[in-house]
Amino acid sequence: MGRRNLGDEANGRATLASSIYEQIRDEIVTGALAPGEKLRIEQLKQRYDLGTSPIREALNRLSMEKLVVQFDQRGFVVAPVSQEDLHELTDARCSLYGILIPRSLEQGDTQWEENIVICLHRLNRAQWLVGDPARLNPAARMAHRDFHRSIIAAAGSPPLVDFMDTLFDFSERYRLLAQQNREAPHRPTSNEHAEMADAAINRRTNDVLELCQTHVRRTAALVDRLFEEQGLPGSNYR
Amino acid sequence: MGRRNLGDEANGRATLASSIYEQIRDEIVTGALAPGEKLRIEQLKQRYDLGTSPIREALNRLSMEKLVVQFDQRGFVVAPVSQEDLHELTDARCSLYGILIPRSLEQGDTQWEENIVICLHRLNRAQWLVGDPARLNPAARMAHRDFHRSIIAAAGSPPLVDFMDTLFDFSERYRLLAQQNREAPHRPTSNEHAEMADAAINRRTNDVLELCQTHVRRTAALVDRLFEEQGLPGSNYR
DNA sequence: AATTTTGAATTAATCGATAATATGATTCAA
DNA sequence: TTGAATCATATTATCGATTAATTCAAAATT
Repeated sequence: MGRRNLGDEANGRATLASSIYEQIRDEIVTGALAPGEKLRIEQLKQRYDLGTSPIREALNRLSMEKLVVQFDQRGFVVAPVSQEDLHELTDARCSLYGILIPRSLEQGDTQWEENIVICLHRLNRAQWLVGDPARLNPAARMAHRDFHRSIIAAAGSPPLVDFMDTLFDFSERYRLLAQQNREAPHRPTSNEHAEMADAAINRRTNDVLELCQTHVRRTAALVDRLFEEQGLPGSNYR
Repeated sequence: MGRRNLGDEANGRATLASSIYEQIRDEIVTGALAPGEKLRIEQLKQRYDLGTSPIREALNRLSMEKLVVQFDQRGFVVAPVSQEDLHELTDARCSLYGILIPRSLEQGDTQWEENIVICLHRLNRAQWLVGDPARLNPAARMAHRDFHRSIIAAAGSPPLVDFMDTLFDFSERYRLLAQQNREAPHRPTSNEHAEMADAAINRRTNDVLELCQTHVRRTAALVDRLFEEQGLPGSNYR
């Protein structure tokens, strides 16, 4: 609580605004910041030992991403969650898979195949390194996302592929929120990923589509059930 | 040029950041701010008679929207354009129509139908009020967007419908950029819109899909040709 | 000539303070 | 009691100044 700048992580030299953006984003996605929670500027300033500007810039970015809701003159709030929203999200992802998977398998070349293999390997390693793949370890979460992206990467439609990435993070948020209060976190069977990779590389379009959509829908159903049992997180904010 | 605050436009009471966000966004979409143009904070401060905060917040928002590109420590630039980008954009829109139109026509109820009729009417009126529908008059541009959204509004997938809206604005930007140096701007034949509305309300799914995709592709091709002839705007920025 | 170094000028990022607005409790009137 | 009005407090939004980083050109070096 007295250091300064640091910056330059993956990037050459990040601004404080970019660093804090990443951090807050991560805390929202992992549920460290609860849905509906008020984000008071003064509080955040103290918590992260920063001035107003970088924090407000970060929150402005997050509000465009819909991870934060901004009310003019009344500040910022962590985006709420709802079962309806989860459903719409799931639905959108499945629809987009319907477009992107056939295209990607059709256009994918050798490099695309090899990238899938690498991403699968990294995902498995990451899972091996720490107990739970996606919950605690940020690197593992990234590996998970990279793997899913690698499948559709050859679809050649950056707008849609990027959008899928966004939706992935949103789903991830729901997953992590749901299992937050749980002992045994839901662990994606590595088997399932291996099957996806295999089916993709061997151009079994229908199988890949089926696997991905099922994967997405099953996880969503699980989350939905947990919410049903435990109630929605963040219902305790005004 | 010494007024202050004003704020509250459409909204109850907007912040300066929100107002300037809207304004800069509009200037980028209409081409008043050219692709690749450097957005110097100091310059913008003077131009709009504002302090740093609202302007930086606006630019941070725009960078998440990809209308502006941010380089950490090196400021902001109006997002560049390219024929490749236009093509990807067009492609993505057509794909999404493939999902959204069938769904919307299937689920659309009476209210949905009536909304289409109203949007069509407003679009026609807006065109009648000023010479060119979409180029100069912001209200007409909005009417145009509203009409296109009204067709797919009943698809029931807010993430995808919102995303379509974003893509619409991007296409609009290309269209406006291309005709910027032109005497006779491309005017969407109001006929075409009437046909769309009719086909949608009468649930002729294939016709609507065909009309929308053709509409999008034809405009894109036109823009593409103009770029080919005139060169890409914004090639004169470093 | 090409590259590196240096340093002034420019520009970006950030801070701390102020102004504007909202919130919530309290009083007052009905 | 209810509801409006008032005021004190908390919070947000904005500004102006400071600090940090980049750029660019001139000088020095190879």
